Amino acid sequence: MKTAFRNVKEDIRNRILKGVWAPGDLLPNEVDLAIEFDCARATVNRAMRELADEGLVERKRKAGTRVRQAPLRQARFSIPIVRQEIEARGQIYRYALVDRNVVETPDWLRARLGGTATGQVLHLACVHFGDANPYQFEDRWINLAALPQAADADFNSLGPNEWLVATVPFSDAEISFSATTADARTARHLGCSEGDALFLAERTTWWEDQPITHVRLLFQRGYRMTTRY
Amino acid sequence: MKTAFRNVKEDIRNRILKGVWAPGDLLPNEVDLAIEFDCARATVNRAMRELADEGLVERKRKAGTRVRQAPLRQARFSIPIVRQEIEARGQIYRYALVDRNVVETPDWLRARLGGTATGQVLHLACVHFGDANPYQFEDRWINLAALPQAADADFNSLGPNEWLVATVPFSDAEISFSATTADARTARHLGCSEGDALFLAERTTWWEDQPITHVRLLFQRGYRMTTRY
DNA sequence: CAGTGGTCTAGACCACCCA
DNA sequence: GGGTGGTCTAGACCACTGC
Repeated sequence: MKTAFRNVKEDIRNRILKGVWAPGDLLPNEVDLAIEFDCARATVNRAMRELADEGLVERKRKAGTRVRQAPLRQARFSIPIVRQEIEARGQIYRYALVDRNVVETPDWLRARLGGTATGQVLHLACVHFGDANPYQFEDRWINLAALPQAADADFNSLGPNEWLVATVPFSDAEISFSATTADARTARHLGCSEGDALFLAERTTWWEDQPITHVRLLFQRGYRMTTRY
Repeated sequence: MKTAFRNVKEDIRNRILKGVWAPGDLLPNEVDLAIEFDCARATVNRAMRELADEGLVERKRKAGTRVRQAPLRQARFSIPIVRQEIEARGQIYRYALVDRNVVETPDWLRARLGGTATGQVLHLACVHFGDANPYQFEDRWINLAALPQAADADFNSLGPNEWLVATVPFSDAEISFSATTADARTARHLGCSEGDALFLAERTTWWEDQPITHVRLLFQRGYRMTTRY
């Protein structure tokens, strides 16, 4: 019972959840709701806009506001930042660089980066530990055409992710999650068996249409990404 | 270049991305920004509030608005709804129930449901096809104490998810993603090999603290969940 | 065309919380 | 205490789009 728009929002949400307004039903328009709740239309608008953002209702000009058929179509996930994840578990974070070389952009990576990628990329492989246990294996490629200074950076003490965050902004990113099988190299670094099912996160970032970096993050067996909504 | 608050928002976002305002910097207050952009304070407020929602800035009363150290901490994912996913791929959706029985709630499930679960659950196993290819294997448990009518429902033609959506609302849900290995039964239903790495989504839903259902969704090999932000 | 949501304004009061 | 963001209002004009 604090702010007006929250009250309106909760009230309407409850009516939908309790079935007063069923999926597909048309809700009263903003003016009528404002009268009912004895508030300004802007207040109703704010409440309804947030409900629409959350996916509970669907709004169209002239057509009005309707309860969605399938409520809640999306959820927010926090993007994993490995150091914070490990420290949040009460473990000591440790990082190790295990490989570093400069190569011509492989074709599959060129396709991922969007075709505009040009020459060489810096390839880094590293392991993130929680206490003494390997937690995540990271395969990263950095576009040297966009970030030539990466060639001179020392990634032995500072992880590539933290270096990148401190060095370059990004305007666009794509992230995807999937399951994959541990190959021999990954199994060795993570201390698991070849063939184990691993959770894989891949992320590509751009700065004004120029590809910056692509990374494959392989999580230790049993990793779960969870959210409540 | 359409609405005022979008212009303000984009302008401020660009200044942050270009480094005019660096992480940790204090931004001008809303009144000053309103003067600069020649608009009402409410317009600036709307723009800033959305930037805060997106995680680009951090706002505190009296302290003002600051650029976040680690920009973009979360992304939104659409919750997979299997029929829509398959039809979006231009394939024909088909569903098959492969198993159905009533059992005492197993301990692991009781733990997942929150301890308040009581007696029996309806266990369903089904496969979702895209054209003729198995796309997803679903293992579902429905709390019969909360939904006794599920025992009489015919899940041969209508999938449990669609039945549930049409029958009962929910107020709370937890979803988690991980990787797992295909067991013999799953491999048989999905037409893959035992031991293949599969993407697993698990979801539990509650209605006013009463557990409704828990489901394990195993996706065909190669499934990827992607988002851009 | 006309109803609905989308946005904007100018002003106001308030809650919070740093100094 | 006082500055900042958080919210609310009453009214207005506009854009979209179903009818």
